[in-house]
Formats: sequence, C-alpha cells, structure tokens
Amino acid sequence: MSPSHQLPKNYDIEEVETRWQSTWRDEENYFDPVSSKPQFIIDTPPPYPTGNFHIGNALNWCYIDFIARYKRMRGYNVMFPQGWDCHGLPTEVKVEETHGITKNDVPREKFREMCRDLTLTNIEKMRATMRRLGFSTDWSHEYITMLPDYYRKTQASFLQMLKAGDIYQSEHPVNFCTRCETAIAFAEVNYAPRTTKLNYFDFDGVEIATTRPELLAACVAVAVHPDDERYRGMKGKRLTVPIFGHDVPIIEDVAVDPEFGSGAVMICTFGDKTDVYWWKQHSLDLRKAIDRQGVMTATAAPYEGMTSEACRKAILADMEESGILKRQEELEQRVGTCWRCKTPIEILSERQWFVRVHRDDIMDAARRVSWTPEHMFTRMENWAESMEWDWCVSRQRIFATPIPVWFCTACGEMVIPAEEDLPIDPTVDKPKAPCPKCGGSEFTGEKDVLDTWMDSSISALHVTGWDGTGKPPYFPAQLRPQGHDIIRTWAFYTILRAKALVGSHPWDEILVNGMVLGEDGFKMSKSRNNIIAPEEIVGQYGADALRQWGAGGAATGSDIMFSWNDVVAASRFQTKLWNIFRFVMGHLEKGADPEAPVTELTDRWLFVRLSETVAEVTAAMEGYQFDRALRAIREFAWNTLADDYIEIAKGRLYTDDSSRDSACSALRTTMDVLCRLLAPIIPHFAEECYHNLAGRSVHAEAWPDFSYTDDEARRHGDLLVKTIAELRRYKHDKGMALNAPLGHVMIYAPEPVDDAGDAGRALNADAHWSTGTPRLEEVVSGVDFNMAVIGPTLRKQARGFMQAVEALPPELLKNPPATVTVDGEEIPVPPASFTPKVAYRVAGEEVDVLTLGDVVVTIGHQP
RNA sequence: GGGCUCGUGGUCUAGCUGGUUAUGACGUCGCCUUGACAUGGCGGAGGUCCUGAGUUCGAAUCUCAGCGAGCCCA
Repeated sequence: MSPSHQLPKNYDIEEVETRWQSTWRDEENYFDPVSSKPQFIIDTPPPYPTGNFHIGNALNWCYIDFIARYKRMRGYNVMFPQGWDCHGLPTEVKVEETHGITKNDVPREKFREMCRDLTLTNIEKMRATMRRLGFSTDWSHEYITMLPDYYRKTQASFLQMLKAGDIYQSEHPVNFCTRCETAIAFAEVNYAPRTTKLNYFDFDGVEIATTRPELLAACVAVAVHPDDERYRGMKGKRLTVPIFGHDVPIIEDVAVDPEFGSGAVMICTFGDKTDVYWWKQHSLDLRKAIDRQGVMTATAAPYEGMTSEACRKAILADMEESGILKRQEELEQRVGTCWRCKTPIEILSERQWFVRVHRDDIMDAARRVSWTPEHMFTRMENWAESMEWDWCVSRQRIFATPIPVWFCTACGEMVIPAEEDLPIDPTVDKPKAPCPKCGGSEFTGEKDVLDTWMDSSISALHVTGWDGTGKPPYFPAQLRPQGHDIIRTWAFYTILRAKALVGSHPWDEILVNGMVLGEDGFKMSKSRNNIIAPEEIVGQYGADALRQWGAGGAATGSDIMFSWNDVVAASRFQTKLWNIFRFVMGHLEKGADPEAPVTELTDRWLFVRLSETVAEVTAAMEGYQFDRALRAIREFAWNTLADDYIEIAKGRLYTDDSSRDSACSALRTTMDVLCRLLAPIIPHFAEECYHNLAGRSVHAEAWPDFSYTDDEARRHGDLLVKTIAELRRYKHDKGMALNAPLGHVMIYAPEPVDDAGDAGRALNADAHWSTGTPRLEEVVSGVDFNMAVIGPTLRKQARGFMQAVEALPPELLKNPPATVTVDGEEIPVPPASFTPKVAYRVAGEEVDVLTLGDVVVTIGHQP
C-alpha cells in the first residue's frame, strides 16, 4: 500500500529543484523601499567575474542566503543585492590572450570595450550557477562596477575625498609590479619563500653583504649599528661605490642588525621597505636604477638596458673579475610578489595618488562593528597597526575607473569636473570651463586609473542608497558577509571609506567565513587537481544537498573541507525526510479532523521535543551557527520524529480510535513547523513538502513561533521511549524480530502513565503500566553519585564522602542516614546526592526483569 | 621572528561559561526485507580527548610550556 496516493515514491531532486526555480519569481525577493518592516541590508561581496562561481563563493552565498531567507521569515525587509567587481588586471590579461594583442595595440576605449564584453559574458555564466543554487538574490539591486551608473559614484567618492584632503598625489616609493607595469598597494603584496645568494664584497674597504647587487648603482649610503665596535668612528665618512664611483656617506641607525651579514648594509633606492625607512629618516639622495619595466636605467650605465636579472649576473661577474667579490652564502628569504601574477615586486619612487590612512579613526569604526567570529577583529587590528604608508590608489592600467582630473597644460593647475558631469574619462572628455588659474584651455587628462578596491570599497554606501553625496538613506547596512582572506582589503578599505565619506561605520555586523579546502585538506588548486565545481555537486545531488554541506560541514567561520560524504549524507537525509513526509501525508489523506486537539501522551511528548527544537534552531540561526541549526533539525527529524515517535505512534494511526486524530494533528503541526525550519537551508525541499501540506509557499510564511510546555508529557514520554528502546534491545538480544509478539509485559513506574496503548502496539505485546511494586526480590548492587550536587557542596570532602557512602550497608543506601562519618567527622548527607543501584531477582514467577533507573519491567515468557 | 586559529575512535566532526556511559557522520561487524523508508531499522566493536606540568574534590574543557598543522603578517 502506498503511504500517500498523491506523492511519488522517490524524491526527484533535479525535477523538484528546477520546477521550483522556474516557479519562484524574482519580485518575491525584492527589497521594499517603502516598507514599514525593519530593514536588513546585506552588503554582499561583489565577486570578480571570472566566469566561474567557485565553491568558495558557493559557501559564502549559502551563508548569505540562509540569513536572507531566515530574516525575511522573521519579518525583516531584506536586501540581498548582487554586485560584480569588474575592473582589474586578470580581465585585461585574458583579453590580451584571447585577442592575441597587448593593451597598447588598440585604442584605450577599444580595449575597455573588449574587457566589458568579456566581463558581461562571464557575469551571465555566474548568474546561471547562482540561480541553480537557489539563492534568493534581489536582482533588482544588482550592480556592475564597470558601468557608468556605478563608477560615477566611485569618481564622486574620489573627488569628495580629494576635496577633503584625504586623497593627495605625491612622489613616494610604492610597490610596483614590473610585469603588470603598475603600482600596487601593500594589501596586494604577497610574500613567497625563495632561496637566494647573499653576496659579500669589498665596498671601498668595508665588507658589505647584499642580496641585490644589481642595485649597487642605486646605493645612497652605507649603514651600521651605532653600538657596533667594528665600525666605531666611521660615521660621516664617505665611501666610493665600486664600479660606479659615486660617493656615499656612512650613517648609523639602530635598525641595522649587526648579526646579519657583515653588520654593514648598503642602502639603495629601493631594495626593500627598510631602505625606504632609512631613506626617509636620514634624508638620503634618490637614485633610480630600475624603471617601470624592470629595466636598468642610465643611472646604472654601463648596465643600462639590461633586465635587473641580467644586470645582477653581469655585476657579480664583474665583481668577481676585479676581485672584490669575496664569498657567497645561500639565504632563505621571503620576497614580496604581486598577488595577481606572482612577479617579485620592486619598490620604485613614483608620482602616485594616495588615500590617507587615519588608523585611529578606522579602528574606532571597526570597534563599533560586531565581529563574528570575534577573533577576526584581531586580524583587522594587526593589519591596521602594521600600515606604514598610505594607500596607493593609482594604477597604470586601462580597464578601471578613470581618475577624474585634468591638468592645465599652461600652468599645471589641477582641474576637476562638477559632480553632475560625472562620470568622465579625462583622456577623452574635456573640462567645461577654462583653467580657473590662468584661463588656459589646453588640458592633459590624468591617465592613471583607480585601484579596483576603490570601486568595491563603496559597496556598503551603494547598497544603502548613496547617490554620491551626503549620508545614504538606508545607511548603515546591517551585515557584511565575507571571507577572512580579504579582511585587510575589502573590510579595511570599506571601513576607511565609510568613515571618510559618511563619518561612521558601514555595517552593524560582519560575519567572516572560512575558506573551502579540497577533500585532501589542502587549498583547492589546479596543480593539486582537487577542485570541485558547484555544478558537479548540483548535477549529482542537487542544490539542497550542497547547501546542507555548507551549513553543516563546519562551524561558521572556520575553514571547511569539501567532502562528498557530507553531500551524500545530506541527500540521504532528504530521502529520509521525504519518506517521513509521504507517511504523514498518507495518514492525513485517509481523513483526520484538522481541528482535533492533541491529547495523547506520545503526541504531547512530540510537541515538547518540537518546541525545544524550535528554540534551539532559532537561537542557532540568530547567532549564524548554521551547523548547530542543521544538527538540531536532523536530530529531531531523524531520531525523535522518525525513529522514536513514528515507531511508537504508528500502531495508533492504523486504528479507527479517536486517539488517531490526536496523532494526525500532532504530525500535521510537526511537519508544518519542520518545513519552516528547513526553508532557509533547503528551500526547494521545504517548498515541495509545504506546498503539498498547506497549498502555499513556505517562503512567504513566518518563522515558526511554536512553544509548548508539558512537564508530565516530557517525563512520561521520555519514560515510554526509554522503556520501548530497552525492550527492543531485549528482543534483539533474544534474537527476536522487532515485531515479534511478546508476552505479558508489566511496566512498573513511579507515576501512573497513560500511553493510550502505544507501548503495547509498538512492542506487539500485552503491555500494562502500573505504579505497584513487582513482587520481586530487590538487591542493592551499588550506588550512583550525583557529582553536580556532591562536588560543589562538599568540595574537598567529596572523595571521602563517596567512600563513606559506598561503605554503607544496602538498606541505608535505600534510606539514607542524615549524616555519615568522614575522617572521624560527622557530615550531613546532601539531599539527592546519590541513588542506590537496584537489581531485581525473580521470586518464583517465570519472568525476565529489566530495570532502567526507577522503572522495572517484567516480561512473561509466553504470550 | 610576531599574531591568530586548531590538534577528540580508521577518516571528518560536536562538545561555548570544568562534573563520572565523550556527540554525530562516513567506514567496519552482527541481526532484521516489521503495513514511510534496505538511500532503511536495531545492536556491537573501535578513543592515551597531541605531549608534559599546573589549578581543582574533579580537566577533552581553565593556565603554562613543548611538539605538530593551517592562515595572516614582518
């Protein structure tokens, strides 16, 4: 017999999920600008449109979607926008590759157009994946940073900060990638280990150790530690630089490490960050030996025109030949590299644009944000404390937001556009008025463009309705979800910009998610061949299974290993739920009074458990602990509902008894609540069930407000479940089938229990409850201590007390004395500090006896 | 070198403010085709809770040190 006449036996994941995805309407997820509900705006991460929505994105978006759906059910006016952070080098590189050109082969605007075309194609691919994962995105709040509507705001934000003095241009050493031919920010520098040679050579009589001999031409001083006896009295002397012949001073500085190399270091402009520090501290000269392409300049003649690599070899060869190279040592070092292309960065002094970093302001704002997990705040703090230079925001690239300024050709005055004229491209557009200083009409547009983080760091302003000035109408956003890998960039810069432009923190809360690792425990990468694409998972097990993996795979915030096991377990859970649901629907279809009250013990017990589950899941969702939420739901559905409740109440459902209606009501309510609890995590499955149950969409329903207390039902129900479990074990141990008939069963409990016959039907036995005492011989076999009472009450005497109690004669264990003797001292026996363990012996009758706590069960041998 | 996180049966994992059968999943072994489900049910085996010291009547849980892993930064 089919349990339900309406529902198919198998849950067809692909069919159900795609059916609902084509049924749901985008409008259902739109933020309502005139709603009276409290707002919940999520400042979602705008991914880089690579064309692949990878599994790390998927995890992040699962979290966001759980929250968005949950908050909607809790009555919030939710905004779940979708941005695309388009600008940047990878797209330029891809375009160059695909078209077989370099950026300078075509006009700038043509190149940008190619980049835009590629980006739009990629966005389309990623949108498709996102839809298949069932995210409740508000597509009416999509933003694309490369389009005029958005980069107009980026330019407006630039001008506002420029006018406020928070942006300035200056010649200053910057990190420079010679392959990308652009300046980059510290946040874009990664450090990679590498083995290099430390070269010792004779520098006009002083031994110097350096890893960068090619920078000899850029040497501007030699530094030693002031306490270093070897160089006592050398300060102020001048040395002649080998090969190049210019003079440099000897200086003293405590930052020199006397233990490293020879204790004397040559300062070049610039070998590393420390050189910049010394250069500033001691007002040294500037000698540029390497240019933007990484090629030696005229300063480095006769090595001019060589790459720095070739120059290094040539200089070392020349040093060796002239006998000044003394020896070389292997050295492990960590070298700064460009995060996009892995090329070692150079530090070049360049005219660039900078954003002022007001560290204390930023940290004040960061402290007003609630961080989950809390320790992620420390990362922000550490990063802010280590910032030494301002944020370099200019880039010498093409596909990016143009810096909207011109310079007067005649007098050099900087001219900026009016806000209403934005967006502009200063290399194409012209100022509308002559130069205010000299009246000149010839201008040069700024060719530099902005760091892409200048685009994405105003996302919080954009989604809260910013139009380029003033305070956004919905500011601040409620939540920023993001990965911990971009705390030093996106989170840091967003706080910086919100503080600078609006004067306050951008969001109330930030939820930081972990990284997804491959099944082997390592970061997913092509070289390890451990990449799993979301499409692969969805194709086999569906979006809901992937979402369950995201919810349950790890505690929110910690890194999560991908595991096919978890996905399979997730899909099995859905199968189990589907069978539960079919079973329930089958019984509801057979007819049941929907208004019938829930009266029977087992049914009321189920409600108690359901009520506890709702409380637990709600608390977990409030704290973004999706793993706890899912675990509580699974535990309830699989163990409490399926294994315990249904197995016990099943027999009653097949009767015509009036108590059947009570069970049907309990099941109807339970399925209703369960669907709502599941809705944020597995929206397709929950929708399919709920529609069959209630004929409406579960996603338009409120979060369940189910609260039920019934102490008696809880006590008696627990007793019933425990007793039946024990009798199942009894049958199992006897080698009986679980549905095999059992003889006369008497359950002696301390309180009268009315189970409506459930125990008898579940056990296929003639079962009766009694408060009497079985006529059995009772034997005290030991004692159970209640440490939660004994520990705090007796402290150091606890051990002695327990020994004293164990020594008591059996009859005193059943009727405890007022005091016991511990170390010769009479101490009072705390109430409820122990209970005797009681065993029962058969007294004449041929019965088996089971004891569980204070319940005794006797089982007759034959029916 | 500094900071952060973590170290629990074969594998992955829960265990937040300390309390005596340490959770679950996968795997494994045995029994059961019971009127929702064999993608199932019931039961079992399997753990020095990384190591050492300390605090405590009591430590997987708190403190310190060590070892190891990952991430971030110098």
